[in-house]
Amino acid sequence: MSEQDTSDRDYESVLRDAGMRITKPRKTILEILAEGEDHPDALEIFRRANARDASVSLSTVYRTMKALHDCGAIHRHAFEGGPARFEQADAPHHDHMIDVDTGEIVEFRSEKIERLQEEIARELGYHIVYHRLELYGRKRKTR
Amino acid sequence: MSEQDTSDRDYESVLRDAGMRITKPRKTILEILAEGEDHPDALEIFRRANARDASVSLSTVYRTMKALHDCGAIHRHAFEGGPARFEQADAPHHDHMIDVDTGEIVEFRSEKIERLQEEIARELGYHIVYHRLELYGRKRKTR
DNA sequence: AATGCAATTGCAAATCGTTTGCAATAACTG
DNA sequence: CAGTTATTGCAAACGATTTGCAATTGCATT
Ligand SMILES: [Mn+2]
Ligand SMILES: [Mn+2]
Ligand SMILES: [Zn+2]
Ligand SMILES: [Zn+2]
Repeated sequence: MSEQDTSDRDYESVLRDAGMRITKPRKTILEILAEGEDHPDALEIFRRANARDASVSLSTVYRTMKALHDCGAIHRHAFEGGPARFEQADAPHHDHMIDVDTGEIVEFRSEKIERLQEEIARELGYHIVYHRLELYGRKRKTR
Repeated sequence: MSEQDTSDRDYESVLRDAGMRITKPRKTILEILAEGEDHPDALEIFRRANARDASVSLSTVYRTMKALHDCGAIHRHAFEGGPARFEQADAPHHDHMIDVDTGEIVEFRSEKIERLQEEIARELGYHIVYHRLELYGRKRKTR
């Protein structure tokens, strides 16, 4: 009966529209994705889901993430090193800066860069389907 | 006795400076990297190396790639989907556009984007250690 | 509410790319 | 050339993810 509900509904209709069933494990996973502010990996999603419904398995997490990705409901990021991380696709597009020391992820968006990318692609005779821009950095000491 | 020789020597001194021995398998692999114009993965490097020296193993390819990467002599790219691909680090920096249909890789470089990245990092209070910019696109039909 | 069937599940085993332990071998040093 | 030590090939281990399968569930129908 709150905003949470709205998000869940959204996700559920995405699944339903794709002809998929709304099962208990999926509901739980969707709940977690809807409220998540971070970029959890499959194992972390599994942990959080499992805390609410002990029957959810890691396989189902993977399968659900794949289904949601195919539906375009989530983004899958393969940052350097670690396992794939996920986030909702409903937020406006942004890219990521990863702190190489702490692993912290900062989101940013540059209209200029987005535009330049399109321009470059056009010059090369392509149109962009999707892209990946990741900045791996370290906190600036010298201010 | 040709330009080839020069490239090989370079690689070898990189290894030597890092206190590594110049072995037959390494020589073969370095030869291949020096003349390669593309972005081969470990298995492809193994195939090419193996054609010249049947004793080279895949493990050694992986180990050599790791050593060269640690020395900063090569770049390792983990493009969407496939295995890691390698290329020499001696060429000037560039980013990649990947044709989602054919897998073809086109190199490009945008001074503007490079500059903007630095700018963004600074605004976020970071300095860039390295970055990854990959455009996944499709050949433009409409010219 | 009971029925039937296809979609979904958990589990274990398989997969892929990559790394590693180990005993045998080859590079370098003197 | 001999001694020390890095490097090798092999096979087995690895981490992340996917898959086969038989049991369970969601859901459209009565
Ligand atoms: Mn994000
Ligand atoms: Mn390149
Ligand atoms: Zn972007
Ligand atoms: Zn760049």
